Amino acid sequence: MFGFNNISLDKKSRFSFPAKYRDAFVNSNENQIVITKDPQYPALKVYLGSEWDQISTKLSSLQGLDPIVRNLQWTILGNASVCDFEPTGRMQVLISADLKKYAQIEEANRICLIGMGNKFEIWNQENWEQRQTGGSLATEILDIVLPESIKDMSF
Amino acid sequence: MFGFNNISLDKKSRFSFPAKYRDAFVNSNENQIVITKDPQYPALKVYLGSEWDQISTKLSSLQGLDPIVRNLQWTILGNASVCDFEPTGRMQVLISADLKKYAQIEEANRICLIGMGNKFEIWNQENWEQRQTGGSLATEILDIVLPESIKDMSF
DNA sequence: ATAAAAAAGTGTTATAAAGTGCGTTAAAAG
DNA sequence: CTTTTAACGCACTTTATAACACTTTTTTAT
Repeated sequence: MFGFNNISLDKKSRFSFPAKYRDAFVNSNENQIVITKDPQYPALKVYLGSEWDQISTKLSSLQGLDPIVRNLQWTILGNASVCDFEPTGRMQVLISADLKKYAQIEEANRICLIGMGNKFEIWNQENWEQRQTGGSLATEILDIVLPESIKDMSF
Repeated sequence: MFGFNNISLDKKSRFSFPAKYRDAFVNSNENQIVITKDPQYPALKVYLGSEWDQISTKLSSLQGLDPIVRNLQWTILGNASVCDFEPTGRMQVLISADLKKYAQIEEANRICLIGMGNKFEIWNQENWEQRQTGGSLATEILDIVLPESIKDMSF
């Protein structure tokens, strides 16, 4: 599940996944999607249910006394929105007001949905373009130093 | 699969692979082709499905908190367009509007398709000629310093 | 606390645009 | 001259999106 998509949100902040991903969803038998905050950028991450189960299990089992771990737990686990998802239907997903705000897509009705293989990212269009053309964003955090316990995690 | 080809796009931005490559495609039993951005030049890369599976699996497993890795993931994975491909048929492939824009072939209906063995490149004709005669292009990026984790990767 | 009103969320339909398939013509190769 | 290939045009199918109606939840006022 790869590639760039420029997608519109309806008045109620729903979007539907492009039909080209249907087969992949149906084949992997996914019936949940999880949207949460990206820990570095003003963007959202979209995980398949099965992927989310792994990531969330791993993350929540870590020692939360480490401030970096605690921050990641807050950001990723504490903002996750689980959506029921019908791969055979319209594949529609609602983005909550909080998440919209975080990704700076409050007023816009267009988003960029970027397929990264086993997950997607959602970006405000201007931010995405700026980021892709070499600019950096006010809210990005690049110096996250991971503790040994999760250096091999990819999320 | 080598060599230079000057090819036309139809009104819907499709091109077909030259017939001389048919046997190679049929023999390797490929039924998917992936087009994505070249991370250095305003050009596109075309991978066979099997080749893409390897590259994408490796790339998406890397730790995305590293900004250089993340950028490569965005560029290569985030812009990949997977096309079903019939080696016994017309071998037609669609180029999305975004990719056309990136390779600066928005208006042109002619492209250069260059066979590089296990992959192809797609160039705007003027850019290709300029690049081949020693000129450099405004948008090229030559100073990518790869992290250890992917120094051995070729894409 | 209850009813009314507003907001939020869900589902359906219609339509324009994008994508696909295939036959025909023109050009190139053998 | 015959065969193969590339380019073009057209019809059909699929997809995205906006508009609308309906249900559920939350808020507000009495």
